[in-house]
Amino acid sequence: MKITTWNVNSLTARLQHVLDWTAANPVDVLCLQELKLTDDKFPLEALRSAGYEHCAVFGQKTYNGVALMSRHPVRDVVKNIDGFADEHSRVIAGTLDTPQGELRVVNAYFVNGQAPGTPKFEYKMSWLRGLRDYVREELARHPRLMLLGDFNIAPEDRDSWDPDGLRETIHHTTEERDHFRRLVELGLCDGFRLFEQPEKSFSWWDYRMLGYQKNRGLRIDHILVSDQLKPQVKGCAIDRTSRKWKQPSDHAPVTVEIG
DNA sequence: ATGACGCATCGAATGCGA
Repeated sequence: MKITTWNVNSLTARLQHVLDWTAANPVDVLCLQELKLTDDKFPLEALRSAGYEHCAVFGQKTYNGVALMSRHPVRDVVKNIDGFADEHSRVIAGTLDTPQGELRVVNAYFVNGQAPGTPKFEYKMSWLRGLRDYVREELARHPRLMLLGDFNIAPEDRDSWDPDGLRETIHHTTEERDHFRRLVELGLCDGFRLFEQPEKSFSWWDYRMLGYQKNRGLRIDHILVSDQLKPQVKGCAIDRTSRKWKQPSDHAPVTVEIG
């Protein structure tokens, strides 16, 4: 089965792209971030017609918002981080029953953080601490787990188009990378790095200054799989095709295949 | 160059993203 994460930067603006992309790539589960809409505006019928009959949505007005869209039933849905009070809609988790057993999917839109030293960066740090505690508990309950979404962290130098010029700037700071590493140390691994990948593989490119055309991007959208799930991971790839379409999201979808 | 580009908000200029 295939599971995809995609920051769509407004589902309203990107609905046709989502429909076109899933028509060409009929993945089992699509995890979306940055819906930028309230639950009542979620285009349930259009996505049902596309085959995603089971949608769990956690939206809000204007900003943030996450959803699980699935061809198979999703149960035990949890919204946001238990024990971490948050005004933003950033996390949605659910359980899928697969032929191999149950699979817990935690879909997250990590805090951007603006710049080190700002209140938003402090919020990012405390949110990341809350997430770590939450994922630790989720892993204890659900050994077959994947944590995926827009992490807003480029974990290594090779995940940035300009690691030296951007050193210690947002997405590249030691603190953010430490948080990424500590998530991995809970018993997860970066699904993308389980396989050979092209050099300069990125998942986000700035709209400005011909960022995509120059491949000035970052790899900030990730799929972490639990150690128990790892032997079943058959592939993981970034698909840049939709980034070339008219009025694209600035993020590309990332897909993992579980066998 | 506190910029560029794109999206959302009610109606224009601003916040926010990364």
